[in-house]
Amino acid sequence: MELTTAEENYLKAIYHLSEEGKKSVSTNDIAAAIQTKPASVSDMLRKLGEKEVIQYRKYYGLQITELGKRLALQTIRKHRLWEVFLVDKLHFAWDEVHEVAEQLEHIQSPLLIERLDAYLNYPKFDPHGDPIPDEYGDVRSRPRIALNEMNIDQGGQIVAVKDSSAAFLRYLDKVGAYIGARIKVLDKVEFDGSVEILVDQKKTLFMSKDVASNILVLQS
Amino acid sequence: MELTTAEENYLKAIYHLSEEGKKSVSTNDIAAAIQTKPASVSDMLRKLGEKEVIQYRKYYGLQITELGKRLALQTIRKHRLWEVFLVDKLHFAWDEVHEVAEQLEHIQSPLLIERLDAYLNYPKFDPHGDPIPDEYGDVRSRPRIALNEMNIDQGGQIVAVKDSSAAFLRYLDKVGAYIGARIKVLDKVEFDGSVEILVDQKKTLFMSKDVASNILVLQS
DNA sequence: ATTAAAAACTAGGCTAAACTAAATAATGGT
DNA sequence: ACCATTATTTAGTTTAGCCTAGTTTTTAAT
Ligand SMILES: [Mn+2]
Ligand SMILES: [Mn+2]
Ligand SMILES: [Mn+2]
Ligand SMILES: [Mn+2]
Repeated sequence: MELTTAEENYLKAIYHLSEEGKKSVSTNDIAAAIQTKPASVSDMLRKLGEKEVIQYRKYYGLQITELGKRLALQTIRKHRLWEVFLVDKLHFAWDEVHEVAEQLEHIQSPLLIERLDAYLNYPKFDPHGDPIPDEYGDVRSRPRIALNEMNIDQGGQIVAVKDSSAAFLRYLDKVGAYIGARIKVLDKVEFDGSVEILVDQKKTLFMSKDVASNILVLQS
Repeated sequence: MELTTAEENYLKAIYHLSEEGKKSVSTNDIAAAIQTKPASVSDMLRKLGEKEVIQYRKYYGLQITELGKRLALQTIRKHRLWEVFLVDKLHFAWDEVHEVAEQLEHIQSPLLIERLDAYLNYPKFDPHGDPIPDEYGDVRSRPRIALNEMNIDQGGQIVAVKDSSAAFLRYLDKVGAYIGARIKVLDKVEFDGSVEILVDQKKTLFMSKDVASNILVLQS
């Protein structure tokens, strides 16, 4: 089954929204996610329903099918492998890769992805800490907790970010938070939910709840 | 100025046809080159004329403009750099790269190409021996002669192939002709134009005029 | 239970890129 | 100079993907 670039982008968005725990994915959510109008989404949902990558009932929700999940994960796999390539090999900064990967993920060539994967040494995570599905769509996910939900004195390692926007990533670069950093929660402010953490046993950092909620930690 | 993928493909075909010495490029030639119908070509020529990448007069020929040449060379540059990447880094065979490069050449990211070029060590030629234009569209071309036009006892080095089809390239692999090989013309058959050559001072090869005409040699 | 607001969908229109069939222009041979 | 052939363009459709405006359905509040 063949998906167009637009269909792949929609399906990927639907998959991500589905994974976010929500009961069902709304037309408006999708429109917001891919910067399009709800009317266009309705159109596309009908088409995706016909292709059986989602199960769609007008006015009620939609559900991604097993087929849809598999295809979405293939696109996500490609996206993340390309991100690794851009950072590891071409020395892109982690905040520069998203738009390019958004294009590269649609290149059609199974051989290309197979070889790229090997060339990158079968990476398990992308530059933002997100897991790279294998060729069958299996994802090895680690138990992660948002930094703002940790308690004082708890420690761990930063393993991913929830927000991959350039603005957020550059902020993290600036303050010296990076994936792999060992951290410990020194203090939490009840009032606004902001936290103080110790990074690599050297440096202390204050961050707002908003920032902390976008940092994912593997507890130790 | 922004070109769509289709426009880039047309312009590239027009550029290549223009370079082939022909006085002017015909609608039918373009249609044949990109596997489409003449009616579709007429449509596109009007659009390309409006964008001033070609100069177009209905029923008479067309001529690529300086702007058009520059844009075409940019696409060609990307195509050939990606081919080098696929062969040098991902170990594609030289007959496997064309279709994938045909897609990759349309990825929009100046930074990506700049970095890719550096990563590949600023290659001057692609896997088929074709020169890679620099970022300003300048091409350093070598004087090349088709193998079938060489005389007995003349020698040189295979530097490129005219036909990059998988069938032709695999045939060359099979008989042991490759880019960089040192050759000498041992014999030419008047009747059918076929030639006998010595490869790397070791091996003799017979080939038809058709094959020889698609092999380009740097004479020494 | 009604009704106002929000969400979602339909209708109709636009553009890009392709096609087939029909019309028109250029050309080459007598 | 004419005519037949060939090349090219135009006209009219189609499909994908998007949009705005208007309609319908759901939902949430009274
Ligand atoms: Mn994309
Ligand atoms: Mn990522
Ligand atoms: Mn192409
Ligand atoms: Mn090539």
